[in-house]
Amino acid sequence: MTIQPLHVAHKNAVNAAMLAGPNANPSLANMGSVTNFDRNATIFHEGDAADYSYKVVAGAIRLSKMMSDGRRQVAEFALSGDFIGLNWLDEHAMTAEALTDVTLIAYTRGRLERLGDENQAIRAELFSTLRHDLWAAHNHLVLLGRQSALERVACFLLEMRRRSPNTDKTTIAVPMTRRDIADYLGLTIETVCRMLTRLKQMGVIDIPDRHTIAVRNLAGLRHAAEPEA
Amino acid sequence: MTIQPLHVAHKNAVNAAMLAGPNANPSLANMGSVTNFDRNATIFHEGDAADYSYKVVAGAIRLSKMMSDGRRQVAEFALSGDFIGLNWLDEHAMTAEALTDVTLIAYTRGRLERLGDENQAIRAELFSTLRHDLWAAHNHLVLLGRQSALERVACFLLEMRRRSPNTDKTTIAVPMTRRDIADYLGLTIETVCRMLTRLKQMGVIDIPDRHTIAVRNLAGLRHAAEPEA
DNA sequence: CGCAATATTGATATCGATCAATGAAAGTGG
DNA sequence: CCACTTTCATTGATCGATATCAATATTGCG
Repeated sequence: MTIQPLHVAHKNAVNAAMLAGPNANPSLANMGSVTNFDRNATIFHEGDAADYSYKVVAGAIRLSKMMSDGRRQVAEFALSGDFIGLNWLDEHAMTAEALTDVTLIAYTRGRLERLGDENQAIRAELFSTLRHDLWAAHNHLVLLGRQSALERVACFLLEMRRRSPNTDKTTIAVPMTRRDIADYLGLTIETVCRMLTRLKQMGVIDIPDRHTIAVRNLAGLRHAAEPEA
Repeated sequence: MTIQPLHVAHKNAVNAAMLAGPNANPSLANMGSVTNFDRNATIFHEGDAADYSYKVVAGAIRLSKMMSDGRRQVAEFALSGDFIGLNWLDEHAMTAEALTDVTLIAYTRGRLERLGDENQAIRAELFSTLRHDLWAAHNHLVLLGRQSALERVACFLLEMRRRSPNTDKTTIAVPMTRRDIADYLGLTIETVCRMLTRLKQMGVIDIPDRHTIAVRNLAGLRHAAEPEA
């Protein structure tokens, strides 16, 4: 139905174990093939046959659904360590696009199902991933259904901060555009901008550049995210 | 933290197989204990240890999350055949309350995990349930993030219609209150009422009583739910 | 350098929330 | 079964948060 952008994938003959290092667990990490996608590439598209699932090794991915008239809802931003495309039914329920150049480990669906049947640890990892995704989706429902614009933006920043692998939690990397953030939060670009400006004027954050937020007052940010009863 | 209403559970010594009938599959349906809850009873509460999961045999259940200041988001209405409380992490992530008198089959978490490890069919059923819940949550995200009030209400009616076990699809049973619907759709009671009135004035539905909607023009309802691009 | 995409800020419009009043149904206790 | 109370639902009037429309500013890229 929709024209699909060209995939720019460089599938290497490198086994994923090479990335996992010598002390890796006997887990999923070393049983797929490494794949790279350029920034803006489509990894899979809503409606595609769900032949592959992926684990993100590096980079960031946008998972979204589109309505027939073009309205878009971003369900999730997948970062390093996250699984995507695991919630197959017959076809992928959403579109995955690379926000930055990304490195993934690709697993065929059949392989993953077999591994899950045979190995208790892997099975537990798959269950755990699905449960975590469900937990995240349910929190997202509360955000979209019941939180104000300022709360949504503050929550988003805290979520990005929490998920950041950096030990330095005073700056938050924001690889996505304002449009992506807006579509994640159920707002418009302009409202996202205004709320960021507001947080800045409140002395809670600084915005050194578009893709970086500096936290100046964490308690203030937390308060903006969920004012107590 | 919150005072929890008294549970009114009548756990019978009846094995679930008695409900499943003689031709039941060797599936989950016959491996738990039957439990009843009265209308308005709390089945489990957000934060409770996730010791049990349940399959709904009869009745309807509201699954919701509450913010500290009382704002509520309903994530799901569970109807006959649905699983609830499967997405444990350590504790239940939401509160389950009976909308009507309900009959459930209760499974201990440990039992369910063991069954899932031992039996491929049950394992597949558990995976399938989690994937379905995730699919539903993602559709719900689009609804909350990007749809208008009229679209939300129309979608809700179509969802209830789709899930209805009745062969007669001209009337839709709506066991929940307007407040429940509003909290599911991220709206206020008043807006839900107004949109129902609007659909009625459009000749799309009738409202014979609070808990019943008659569909007079299905195509019209579908159009209200998602106007084409 | 210059163009296109992205971000910010301002002015105004709109949808849905809030406030308010009434009506209808469902409990509850006599 | 009825009177009384409470909860739930509907409708109207008004308000306000966020969307929309519009104008610039900034960034990134060929």
